[in-house]
Amino acid sequence: MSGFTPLDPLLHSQLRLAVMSLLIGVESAEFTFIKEKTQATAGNLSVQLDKLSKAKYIEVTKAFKGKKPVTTCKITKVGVAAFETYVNALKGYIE
Amino acid sequence: MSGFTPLDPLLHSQLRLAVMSLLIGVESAEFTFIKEKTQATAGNLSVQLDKLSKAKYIEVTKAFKGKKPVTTCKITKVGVAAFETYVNALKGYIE
DNA sequence: TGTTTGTGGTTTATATTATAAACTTGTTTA
DNA sequence: TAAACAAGTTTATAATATAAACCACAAACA
Repeated sequence: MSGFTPLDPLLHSQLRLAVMSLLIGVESAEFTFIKEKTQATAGNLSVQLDKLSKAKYIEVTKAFKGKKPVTTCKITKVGVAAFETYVNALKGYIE
Repeated sequence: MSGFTPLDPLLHSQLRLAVMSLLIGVESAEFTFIKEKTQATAGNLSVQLDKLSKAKYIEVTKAFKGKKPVTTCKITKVGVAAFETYVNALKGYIE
């Protein structure tokens, strides 16, 4: 039906999509875990997490585990909704 | 299973994906038809068709219909295969 | 007690991309 | 014949993705 619904550019990015895909399945995840799973470089991941965070798609909290800094990410309700919308739009492209 | 399979950057683009999605369902399609269906500007479409063409994902032929130039596009076997691979990879992100 | 190695990131620079604006070529219409 | 139109292409710009370079701190040497 409806032609081609625009795809949320924030989600239509390989790394950000992988991050969201990962986060949607867990309570929360640490930076290093996400980095490993997505095979991203730290710099790239840092930038993309920032974008998702600024869009309120995820919540990022910084803390210390012993003496080591730990960055933890959690998908928000807004993020879940955006992801679902994106997936539905995408289905219009790939049947 | 398998982490996140890389997504063919040539297909991971809203407009090129829409074009491929369109072409996969028809024998062939004219430039103006694709333009209308995708709501793209002519310039953007021209550029993206060129990229798909250079990758041999589509075949572009120029002819005349009466006195008007007509550009016709047709997906190739390579294109169909790439599209299918892309869709499968994508499923790893959205399922 | 330096100094070097490792961890956990961030900032910055660069190369690529997507996109629209401006242009071209030819045709039809007023 | 000039103006508007059709069908694209070329070029300029803004946005993006990405990696390289960097920073702060801790632990392990020497």
